[in-house]
Amino acid sequence: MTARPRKIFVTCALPYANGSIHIGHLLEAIQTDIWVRFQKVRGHDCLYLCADDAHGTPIMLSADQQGITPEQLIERIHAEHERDYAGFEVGFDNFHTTHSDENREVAEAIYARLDAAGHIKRRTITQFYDPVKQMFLPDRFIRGECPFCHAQDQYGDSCESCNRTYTPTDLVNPVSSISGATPVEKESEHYFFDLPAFETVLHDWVGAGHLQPEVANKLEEWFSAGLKEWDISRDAPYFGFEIPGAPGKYFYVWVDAPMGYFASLKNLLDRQGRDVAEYTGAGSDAEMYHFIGKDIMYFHTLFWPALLQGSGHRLPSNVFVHGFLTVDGKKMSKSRGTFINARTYLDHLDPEYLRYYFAAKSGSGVDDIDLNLEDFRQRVNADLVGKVVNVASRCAGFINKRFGGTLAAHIHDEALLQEFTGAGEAIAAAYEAREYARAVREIMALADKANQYIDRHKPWEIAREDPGSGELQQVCSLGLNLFRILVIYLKPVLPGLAQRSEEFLGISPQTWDDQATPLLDHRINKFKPLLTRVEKERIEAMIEDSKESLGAGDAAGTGAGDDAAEGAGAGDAGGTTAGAGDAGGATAGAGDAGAATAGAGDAGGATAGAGDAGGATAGAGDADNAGASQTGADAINKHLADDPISAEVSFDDFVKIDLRVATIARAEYVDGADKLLQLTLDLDGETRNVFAGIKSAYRPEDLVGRQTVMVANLAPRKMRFGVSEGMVLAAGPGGEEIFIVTPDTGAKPGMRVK
RNA sequence: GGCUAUGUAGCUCAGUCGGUUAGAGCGCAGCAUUCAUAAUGCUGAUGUCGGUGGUUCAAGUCCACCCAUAGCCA
Repeated sequence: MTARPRKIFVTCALPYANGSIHIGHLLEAIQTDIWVRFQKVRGHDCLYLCADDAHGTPIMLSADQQGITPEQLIERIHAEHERDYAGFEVGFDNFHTTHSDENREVAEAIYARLDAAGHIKRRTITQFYDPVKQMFLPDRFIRGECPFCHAQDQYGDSCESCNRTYTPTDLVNPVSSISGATPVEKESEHYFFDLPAFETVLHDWVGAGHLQPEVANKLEEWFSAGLKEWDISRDAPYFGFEIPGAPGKYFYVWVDAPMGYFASLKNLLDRQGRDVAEYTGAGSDAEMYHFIGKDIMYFHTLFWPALLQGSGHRLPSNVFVHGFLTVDGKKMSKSRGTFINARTYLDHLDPEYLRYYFAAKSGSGVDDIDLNLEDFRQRVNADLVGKVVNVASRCAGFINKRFGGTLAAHIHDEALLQEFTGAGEAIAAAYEAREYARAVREIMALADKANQYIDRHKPWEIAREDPGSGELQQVCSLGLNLFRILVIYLKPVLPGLAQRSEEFLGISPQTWDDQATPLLDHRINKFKPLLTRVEKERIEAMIEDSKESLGAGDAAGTGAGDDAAEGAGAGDAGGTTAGAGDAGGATAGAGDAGAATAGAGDAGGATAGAGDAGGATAGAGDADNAGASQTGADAINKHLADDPISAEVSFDDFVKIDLRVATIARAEYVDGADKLLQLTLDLDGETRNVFAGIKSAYRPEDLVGRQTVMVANLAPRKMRFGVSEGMVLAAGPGGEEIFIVTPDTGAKPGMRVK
């Protein structure tokens, strides 16, 4: 059945290195993993590659906000991503990063060939520029009034309210969402990739007929609309690779993101002393597949193949596009607790439940997939525990107790066994075609047959009448053999269950073809529950936890360092930060439709999540445009949006900050300072001189005698007007909106705040 | 706004080229059973196939429009 081993290279979309992995990402990673594991168990040479998408404006700003370098940020996220994928048994052969030497090499090599072939054009364009932050603004970082419907606070590229698209310069009263400044138009030379030159090649590639029909339809629409040149450069400051020979110009994140597939492969093959060209070269005999979400088709079916063609590489064998994930019929939502991070899930539930459920609902189309939590529980319990594992459970006892754990040497019902082994090819065909739901349906139909068989022969009755009966041994032995076949068929989906079952049966790791060889006169081990039921309470607890991770931010404020565990929370709620939303949407996050309008806006910046469920798709990482409509935005308020919650800190870090109640003993203007007031703070005897930037909101005479809270152990800082020995706590965006913190009545100067 | 998809029992889905009475699993009801992680087996009820109109001897299936949902508009 398994003829000549195929040589296959598979990728899933790269998660953006700006936030945590969530169940949307996992839908894609698991669908891909199932396909890869299927190929491997069938004996093919299949490599599964992924990487973090680590470049772009959102990451740069996010790191900036957290007070760390982009390198530090992406390193931290990389470790978290790797751990979370592994937790779901996603078996990457390599998980690399686009911010790597390999990727720089790949990007520069491809660019050099494109440029030499005349596929790169240079042109000066006008763009919005933030005069305060001194940087060009991606569309998603500009907000203003929609030129069509006049909804307030819309993104620079499209309106959440009326859904129309436009350019940032069309906005009424545009504002930079980074600094709040009014952006100015400024010229800059940009580099463009000549996509239209590849129309014929791309059209042929699409016409070859291997793409999904829905995808081909969408591409036809794009072709008829006409391909346009693609702006592939961004001006400094930008976190990415500088374009060779173009100081201050960087590759747009979407240029080097798909190249990360090659870089990850190269990183792996270099270690094995092999040449990446055997997979990527124009004459490669390997198959190459990309699994992606439907939101990033343009990049993978047009830009990427064109870049490959133009630089003398092979084209993808296919691009498998999937839909998005919804939870209980709606986009993932933080307020509903359905924006579930990978880590939060793992804190409560077995990853194989989710793998099975996703498999049971995945087809080869681009339809969205709904995680219906009640259906999830019932389905997993009924199918896996009630049907599959139950087959082993109801046979094992007899074999172990009555026959010393030894299986019969004879097949009790040859025809039934034949039926099971004979189903293998149809199931394999379903896996191969990514029709996992069909594969699962057929496997479960077999499981029903196994249970019916046991029911028909009633081993418990034979045992009562004739405890040592050969028939009893044969019936239960066949039951276990049927179970073994079911588990082999499920192995791509449930590697963990397969491994535990192999241990129970006392057999080596099984391949697909092993299903044809029954276990006869074979010694098995004691049976232990292989999989436990999904408890309703566990699901509820997970949802609760997901809700909490949104609030994690405030918690931090109140000093609750407790649930440090929810790193995840930090990740998305705050962590994701600014750009994320926009950007990336790319990565997706979930947005809560409801909140969309208002929230969306804000979300923009913030948060995270904006995006949609689909995040699944991940990969993107697009700083400016791509993420566009992804925003959904959750019901996150404006302040969180404008000023996302910082990276999580440990309790130990928190207690390092010594906050004290202080009385403002003196307050006065500072000669020559626009924003500062000089305060003398009394900490019960000890006084501190502090310069506070609150002049725009307070008059000195209104402050004297008031209590506030200060950071008492901040390193003294020398300023133009003297040494400042601490900081006063205050909230607000600035200007007249600054509010100093005041303790409740009764607090005494010098008391520690904790 | 334009485009590409999706909409079938309470839930999740399958329905090929238009062709008897529209299917499965779960859930539900009844019965049986007690080997098994309250698991299993048998029987049964449940649908204006999103809506309206059209083509046809015949429409879940084809066409038009509308509604809802998702994505894309680089």
